[in-house]
Amino acid sequence: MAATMHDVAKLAGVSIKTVSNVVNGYPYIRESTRARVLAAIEELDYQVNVAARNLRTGRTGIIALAVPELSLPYFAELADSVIQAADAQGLTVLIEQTGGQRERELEVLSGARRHLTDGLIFSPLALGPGDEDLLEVDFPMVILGERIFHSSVDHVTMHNVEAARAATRYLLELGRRRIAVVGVHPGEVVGSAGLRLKGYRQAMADAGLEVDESLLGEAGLWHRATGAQSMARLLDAGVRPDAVFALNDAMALGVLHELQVRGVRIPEEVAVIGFDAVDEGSYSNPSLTTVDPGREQIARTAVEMLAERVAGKGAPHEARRVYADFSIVVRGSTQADAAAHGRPGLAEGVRTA
Amino acid sequence: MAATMHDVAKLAGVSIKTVSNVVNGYPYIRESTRARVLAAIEELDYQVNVAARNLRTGRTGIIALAVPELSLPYFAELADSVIQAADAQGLTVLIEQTGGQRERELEVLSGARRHLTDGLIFSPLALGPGDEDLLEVDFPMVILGERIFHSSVDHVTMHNVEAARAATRYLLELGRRRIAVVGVHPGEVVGSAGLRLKGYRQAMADAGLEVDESLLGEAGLWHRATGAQSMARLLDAGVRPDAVFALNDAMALGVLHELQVRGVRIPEEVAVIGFDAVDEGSYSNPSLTTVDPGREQIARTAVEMLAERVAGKGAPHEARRVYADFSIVVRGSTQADAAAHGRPGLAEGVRTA
DNA sequence: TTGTATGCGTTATCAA
DNA sequence: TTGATAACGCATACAA
Repeated sequence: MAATMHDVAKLAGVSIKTVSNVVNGYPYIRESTRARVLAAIEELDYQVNVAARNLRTGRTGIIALAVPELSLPYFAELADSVIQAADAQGLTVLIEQTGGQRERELEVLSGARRHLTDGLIFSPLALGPGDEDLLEVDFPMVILGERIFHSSVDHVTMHNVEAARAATRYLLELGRRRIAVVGVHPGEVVGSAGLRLKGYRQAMADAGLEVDESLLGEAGLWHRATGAQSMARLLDAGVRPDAVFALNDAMALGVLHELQVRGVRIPEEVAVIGFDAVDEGSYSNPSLTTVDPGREQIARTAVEMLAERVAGKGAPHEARRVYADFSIVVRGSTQADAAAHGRPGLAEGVRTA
Repeated sequence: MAATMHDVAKLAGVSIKTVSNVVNGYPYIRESTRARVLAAIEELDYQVNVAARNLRTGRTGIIALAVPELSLPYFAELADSVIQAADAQGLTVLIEQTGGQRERELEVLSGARRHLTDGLIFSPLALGPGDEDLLEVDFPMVILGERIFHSSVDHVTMHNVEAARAATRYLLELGRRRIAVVGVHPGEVVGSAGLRLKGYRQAMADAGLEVDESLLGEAGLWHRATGAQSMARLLDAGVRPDAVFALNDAMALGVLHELQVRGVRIPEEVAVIGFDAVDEGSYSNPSLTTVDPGREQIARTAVEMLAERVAGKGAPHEARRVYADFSIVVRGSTQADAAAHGRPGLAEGVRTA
């Protein structure tokens, strides 16, 4: 059916190797030869057979991106950024949804699909401390986040502790004192939940304030629904915060919703801040103050690091750890006037780390 | 480095063919032989080389999904559903972002990446009438939406006209008369914009009402920002609607935002309905009444149809056209009491088509 | 029920 | 600057 290099070679009256050279931009080819080959390619509508090339070179040009789920806006936007960054490097992205399930995360590391790809950008949720050995993989990998560290694997992460501390400090500066936290994972130390809570505690300590543990609301999965539920439980338990730090934007939006259903005025009675800076937050009502963790930068850095690893296959460099910059985006959920001036994006205040 | 079938065969003391048979589940193998082979596979930690298999079989087990962009929640959720449906069929999904650009959409149809995949689920935005010939492709494809029709290609679409008509009728039944539309593409006939506007016009005609053209707000890309802008333009032009039909949820959320920035009460002064039923809409404030176009069903159907085509390669069946069911999800942006009872999802009304 | 031999379409090695 | 030829790892006639 489709034309092969052979066909092109025959038509152009050259050897198959010459066709290959032309296709791959090998420089030492007589202009007339190249022209003849290109004409033949054009005429036969020839396209390289990627499968054959893959077999021969051992590379596929595909990288995998493993995230919990695309229906969470943060990961959808992350995937968007990763795909664009990969495009810039001539790479294609295969997205794996793990659902945050341990089994599926393990499959990503060792499953058959692994062989379809040259490398992996992995955002784990279930794997954690104790699983370091599983990261001893023999293919290029970059890990997103701080759940697991292993000396031989590259990491790209955000300043979770610092950013959460800044977010909390910001609320304190607004005069808020009873700051609830939504999305806590009790006992966790290494994940986003643990680190962000740590930042919160630090900021409270910095201000000389005691942490009221009844203000900490649990939520396993960080969805809109769980944020709303966690907020509801706190309120039902009689807790009366004057601010809420939701550990991600999805939950923050759920919190906004729950508070408003109950007639609580935001930000007058309760100020709300989220984490992630998803686009959705600039259009909520009120618009959502949040921490911008540098998603773009994270995606770009991860892809570039991975591409380097893929290219330099053999060479075992030292593993690197990169932290993206963060900033606080002030909007209506913490300062009424920040949203009053018109369209979002215009009146927003940005406080850089 | 990695073990091959050869290695396994040698270790198990059988031929390479036998190993292949075991791996591919060929039934006529003596139990003892199979056991020996499996043991060898285990010992060598053998995994098939997908590239080689692809080359040999001409199949990759990958299907492509081409959408405008993942950061639009509808497409992120669609991708989520498609990936899950594909998993169920043992297929992997490669996502292409076209950005709605004609050039990139063409690339999806003919680019080199095409050869990485067995088929394509394509949601075009730029391609349209006049491009039918481009759909004369020689690989399995399923098209989402109604922008282009071609007799030889499968389509999975939603009841755009009918659903839009039902949405408008619903607003009319609420007693609204000056219903603005946001997201209009002037002159368009075949795309979602054209079809949904058509449904609107039909409903107005059904009710014996004249359409006030000044109520139609344009918006090229259907983002939150463009929805807000379109609404702002209408209001700035002095238009005073008592309801807004935003042609998708993203714009509806922008509309909600813009109205609230201007102090308009929803739904008392202006009722708002969207289209898509993205998760985000159940947590906005007020929660968003919308049309559920049957995303799950669309994804599942598309994957199944594509899988059939891929399997039945040669056999040229008749092209099919499938319409998903729709329903109207009533929430707070049109009926104040729909959102008042507590958590979203509980008090929602659902009107089925 | 199992083995042998051939080729899928490329790229890489080497020689010319 | 170009050509002949050998892999890459697997699946599949065909034979046994």
